[in-house]
Amino acid sequence: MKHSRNSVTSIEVAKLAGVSQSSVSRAFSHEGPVSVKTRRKVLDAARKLGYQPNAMARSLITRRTSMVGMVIANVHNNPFYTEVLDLLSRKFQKLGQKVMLFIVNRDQNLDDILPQLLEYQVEGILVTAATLSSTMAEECERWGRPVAMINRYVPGVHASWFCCANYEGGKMVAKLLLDANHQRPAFIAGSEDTTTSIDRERGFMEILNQEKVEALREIGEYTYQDAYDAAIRLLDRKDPPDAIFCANDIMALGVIDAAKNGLGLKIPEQVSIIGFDDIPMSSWSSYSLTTVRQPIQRMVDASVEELLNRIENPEREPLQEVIPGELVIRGSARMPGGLSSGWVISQDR
Amino acid sequence: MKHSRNSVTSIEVAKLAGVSQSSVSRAFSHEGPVSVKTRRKVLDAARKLGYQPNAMARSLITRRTSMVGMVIANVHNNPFYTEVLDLLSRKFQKLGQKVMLFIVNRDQNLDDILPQLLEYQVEGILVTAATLSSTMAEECERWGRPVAMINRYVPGVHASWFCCANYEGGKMVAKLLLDANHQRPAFIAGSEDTTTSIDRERGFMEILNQEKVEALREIGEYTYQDAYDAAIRLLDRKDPPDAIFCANDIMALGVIDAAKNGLGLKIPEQVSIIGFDDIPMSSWSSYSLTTVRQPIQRMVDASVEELLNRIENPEREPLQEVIPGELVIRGSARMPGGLSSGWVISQDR
DNA sequence: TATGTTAATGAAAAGGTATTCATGATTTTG
DNA sequence: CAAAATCATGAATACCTTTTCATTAACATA
Repeated sequence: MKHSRNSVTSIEVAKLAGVSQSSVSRAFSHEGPVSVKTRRKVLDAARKLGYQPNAMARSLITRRTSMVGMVIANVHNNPFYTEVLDLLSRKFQKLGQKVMLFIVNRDQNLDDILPQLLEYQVEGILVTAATLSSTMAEECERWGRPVAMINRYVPGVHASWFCCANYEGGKMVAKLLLDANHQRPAFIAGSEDTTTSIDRERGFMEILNQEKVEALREIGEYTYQDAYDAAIRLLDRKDPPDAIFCANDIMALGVIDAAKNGLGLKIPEQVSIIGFDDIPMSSWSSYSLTTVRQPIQRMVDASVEELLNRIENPEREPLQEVIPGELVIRGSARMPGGLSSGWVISQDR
Repeated sequence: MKHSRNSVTSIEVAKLAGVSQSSVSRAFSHEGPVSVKTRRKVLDAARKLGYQPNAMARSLITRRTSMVGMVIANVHNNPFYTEVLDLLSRKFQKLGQKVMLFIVNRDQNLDDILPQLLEYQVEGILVTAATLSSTMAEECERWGRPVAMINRYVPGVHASWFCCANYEGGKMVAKLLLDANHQRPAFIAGSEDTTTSIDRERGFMEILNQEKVEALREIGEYTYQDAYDAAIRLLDRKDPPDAIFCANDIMALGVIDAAKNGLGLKIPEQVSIIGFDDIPMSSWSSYSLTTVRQPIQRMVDASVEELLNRIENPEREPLQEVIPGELVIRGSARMPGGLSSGWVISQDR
């Protein structure tokens, strides 16, 4: 037999089971009083007909959808966000939430996808690696749709966010480089308009400025190739840097390839290279990248739990948290002489 | 002002605009006759109230949801599927479909997520890198929910699928290796139960068997680390292989690292290494991996279009297609003497 | 002017469920 | 054994929209 669409309703089940439609509903929603006998009759009939409650109809009356919107950028060119996406999706699933996914460009305006999310009655919105304008965020919150962001924040906006301690991470890197006696550091920025890159650079420069050390600067738009090219420019100078800090790992890998394979330099003897994220490839033996590991699991757990929490308790004030990262020492950067000096060296995962 | 949930309905808009609720509906759905005057009144009122049609209520009456289910595995450990996910998502978006995402494990049983998809009335299901049991697939199709798969097929099942020509790809690799005079090839399989690995191996072995060449074999479960370990085992033998073909690129990268950094071998002089997929990292200078490029864009386009097509025309028979991949010659494998001999050498993208 | 067409509008129904309320059945308690 | 309490059930309603149908207004044609 061939059914057109899923047209089998609770009424048909009720008819077959010889009970009322109400009882069918009660048998499926694990609430309300149902005798074991009717429940069995209902479930039998439902199985025979292939009945499945219609979530649209349910949501109409319960005013709940168990759906959340997920907006994410940079998925294809940064493995870090791939992992975020993966963990987020699984976590939502485990907690019984359906995920409506939107993949966007980093600089894409979200004004056209927000209406879609609201139209479909998502109960909350999680934004990663993309920036929701503050008016848009306020709009969502005002309509009772909490917003949580990972690694992005809008000053003063009424929304939850969870960021890695990017500023402190930048400082850690600068200290490590100075302690190991680097004289001429450089920074390769990601995009100019992302808080992650800005904050990492700010922390980095703060320490360097304190020590009156100047730094070179390039921009890499968060891609391997851009960073590769930027590294060639830097290292081809008459006065090349002896250390390069990149706004993220994928760029650092490009820099390593540029230095090692492109220019035949020894790493870390001739140039130290440090990244940010700790993506899986950073631990591969061809790179062995020293980097700052983002607390990805904690960021994901915290943001999901916060979002669901605020969905249940709309009156609660949004939470914001800066979660520290940890330095992962591998082989791509020269180390301070007595490596005892208080550095946290993390194990590979 | 603070609204609880989005409780503003078309009725309130109608009241404010001084028209009937029907007119509000007509003004929003671009169907039906509405005078420009009422349309303007309605849109004004809607904007004032922040009205947004409720997609759940609409779907109840139109029996359309414009939602598709997307089930995908291996997203975090294989960049190839990250790219598939990205392209799929964007393509669906462009065509006005909302995506309900489920990320699963490769070997995970889909029996528990299928009911969720049906409950939410997705109009079609796209499955990638995960296997839908044939009974489940039939079930979906029988309820009028077309299924399309990428890189996976179930023999005899009534569903659409689009695969890379894995079998032919394996043959291409074997021919290339034999032409370049390799004597002792090895194959590192992915998971034993995936058609991709099986077919690639089958093609590979077919050619070798024709030429009476034996091959070593290992298993790598599709991960960098597993392949790394497998490569060490292979290359530590008294009679090590002089060529290793891996079921996918990410494993091939592990093998390269094992050979080059782990054992200090020269690539391709001492051992040739070939992968399958052509992920972005394969072109990085540390690897320069010779591989078979999957026709990812065509697979994505074809599967999405086919799925939407069958949603519109439920009576249409499902389409299945095997799309050829192309050999991408880089530096990780020794080449035949006169490289003229008819090899297709692809440009990097 | 009278009649026939067309366009715009509103009332009402339908879509599939959860939930409230009232009723009837059953059990517990004094 | 009667009264009270509990439990199970069904009828009816509400959720918010689209769509059909009938009505009215506007307009063109004879």
